[in-house]
Amino acid sequence: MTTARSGKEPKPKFEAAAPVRMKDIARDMGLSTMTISKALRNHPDISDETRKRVLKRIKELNFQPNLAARALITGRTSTIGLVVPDLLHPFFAQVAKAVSAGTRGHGYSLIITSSEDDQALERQEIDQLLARRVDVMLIASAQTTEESFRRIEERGIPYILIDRLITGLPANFVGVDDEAVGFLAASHLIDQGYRRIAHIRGPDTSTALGRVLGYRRALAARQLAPLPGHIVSIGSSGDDRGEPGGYAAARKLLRARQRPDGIFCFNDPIALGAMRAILDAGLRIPEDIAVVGCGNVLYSDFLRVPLTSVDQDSAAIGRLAAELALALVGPKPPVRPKTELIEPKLVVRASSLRK
Amino acid sequence: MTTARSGKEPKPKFEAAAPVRMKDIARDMGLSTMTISKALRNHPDISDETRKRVLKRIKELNFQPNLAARALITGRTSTIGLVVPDLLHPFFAQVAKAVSAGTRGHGYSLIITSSEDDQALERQEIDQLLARRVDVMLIASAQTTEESFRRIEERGIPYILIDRLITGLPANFVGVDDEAVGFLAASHLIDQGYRRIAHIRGPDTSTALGRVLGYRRALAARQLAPLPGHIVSIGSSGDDRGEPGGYAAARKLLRARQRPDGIFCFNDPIALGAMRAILDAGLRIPEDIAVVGCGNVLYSDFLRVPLTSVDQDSAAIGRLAAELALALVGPKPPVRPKTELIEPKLVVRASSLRK
DNA sequence: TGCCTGATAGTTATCGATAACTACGACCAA
DNA sequence: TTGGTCGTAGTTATCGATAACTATCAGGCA
Repeated sequence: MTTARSGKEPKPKFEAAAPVRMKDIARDMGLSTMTISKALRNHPDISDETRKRVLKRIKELNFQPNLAARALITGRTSTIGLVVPDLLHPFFAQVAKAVSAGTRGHGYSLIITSSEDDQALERQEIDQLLARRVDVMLIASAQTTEESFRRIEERGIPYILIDRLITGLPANFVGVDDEAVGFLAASHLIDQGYRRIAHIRGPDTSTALGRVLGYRRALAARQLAPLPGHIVSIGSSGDDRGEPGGYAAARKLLRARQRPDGIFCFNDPIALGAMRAILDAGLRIPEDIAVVGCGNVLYSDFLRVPLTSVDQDSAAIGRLAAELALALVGPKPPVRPKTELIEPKLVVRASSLRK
Repeated sequence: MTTARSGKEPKPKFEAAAPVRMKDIARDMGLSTMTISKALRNHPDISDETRKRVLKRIKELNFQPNLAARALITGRTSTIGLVVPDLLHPFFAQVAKAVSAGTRGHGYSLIITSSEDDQALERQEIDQLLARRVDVMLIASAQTTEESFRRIEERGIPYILIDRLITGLPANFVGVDDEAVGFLAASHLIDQGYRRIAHIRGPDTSTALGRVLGYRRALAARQLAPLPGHIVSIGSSGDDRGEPGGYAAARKLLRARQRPDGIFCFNDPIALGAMRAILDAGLRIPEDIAVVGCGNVLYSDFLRVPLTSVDQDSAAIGRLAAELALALVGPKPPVRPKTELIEPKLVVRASSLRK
């Protein structure tokens, strides 16, 4: 770049160089802005030779188009919004990581926000992303109603539900088969000889409901049924859902008229809390009570008692979600909502192995 | 909104409503666009009554300004870029969560990218963020040179280094006092009566160097010194840095001529690997060998042997970084680079408690 | 020769907001 | 009455790119 830039630069501010614009390159090469633009976007309306020359110069000058300007005229921002309930939760961290990896190199930036498992906050975050006109949204939602999603649809922005379904909403979905999760976990406990199998369930999301269903089905398949008080719920405030919530829930189970000899927990942090409660009560795992978690994202092998857990392959969820997202913003997006169900796998460790 | 929108709508596309624009509101209220704009941004050049009327209507119509248009004219995108080495690593996940929480409600969106601890990839991600004209960047960098940062500075974009310093770069920094980390960990082991204290160090970042320094200083303060082969390094490929790397490094230490009786590990995942190696070798923790980790972000209480760890308060790091970032994009940004050093705290658990 | 076609490059208007300036009336002092 | 100031609202140009159209020229064909 040898020619000076047009216009009057107010002050030659020390070291705060304005980025190169198409106009600059155009003047530099004796072409029109349009030609640069066409070259950059592989528009057919230009000769191969010119395109090569322009691209070479673009690389030399390290030119990057102003995405705000492009967004203004095209209406596409080249951004993807991702809403998760908690970035610290290893499951969602892994999903985020995989989505990030899956969209890398496609020219999109990922705006990641956390809802802290709070419905109102999640609606705000979704509104922010709408205001920002993301091209597609990925949401692991804490919502129980479809209202926010109607707003997204009104704007014509495609979105994908991750991990959690919203009943009555025919949306794109990538997640695990939660009924299979519950079935797998409970069946395993029965197979190991446990009979009084309890469940610490999660809050009112499709995920929790599906797992309860699978758990019940597994018991029923062996002519068993949950004993009274053997399904306990985690508090609905976000803070109770992890380890402390698991501790409290397990204590409740230990006081039940018939003490369970196996507990299937909604997720691993809850299982951790449950294990602590059991050990604190002077009981042994798995001799007195077996524990199965879900997620398999913790360092489960290193726990006091290595934890049997249902693996949801969160990396695959993130990867598939990223692929679907790119398809939705691509040239010929699928018209019908697509559902990708991952089959869960059980990873057996000491916490559920009857000797 | 009762009046029809201007211009010719090509087709009244079913349910894909274009968002409301200032122009629409202006026409609707019989005002000019400028008045709406001024009301929205609390410009003084407008009467209180008009402002209230406009804001009321804005809220009714759920108007959200087009940020791309605003960015184009103002040059500010209302976005913050965050680059971390790994979203799955609990330390960085916690930092990301805290940054997200700390910037929430200030009108900024957070673009989070992961470098996978790869220098080239990190440079790419930084370039992406530059292309996107983020207003400020937060980087936990894997770089060893200042080159990328010069590019950021050339653009006049403020940035903050998180956790890891770059030598010779007088930049804003928020992180922990790493020398104190090493000193704290090693001193604790000495206090507990251990004498042959080894260190599994991290790759060549300021963090790792600082901890080595502190570790050496603690030993020297008690007339001790690292024995030959007692400082081993984790491979530099990202994959080796976690648990598997810790396992391999610890095996090396166990084969040393003089076996260590205490190991200070660069971080918790490494400590986990080291613990596994020790237990696999038929040795006991902490009777034969004590282990101290760093990070304190795992569920350390639940491990086979609860792990003593140096707490870096990653939440505070994220919070302070967010505050500083907001200050840097604020009306009167600090001119001199600011350094915020968090004092580490030791959390003692069974893995280092000599009976 | 004259007209059409295809390939390539350029012109113009536009996206939605804001900076900078202008317009206008009310009010006050000289 | 005149001129200046203040408070409020409007006008115009602009940010950097792209969509849609136009211009130009070479070549083919009748």
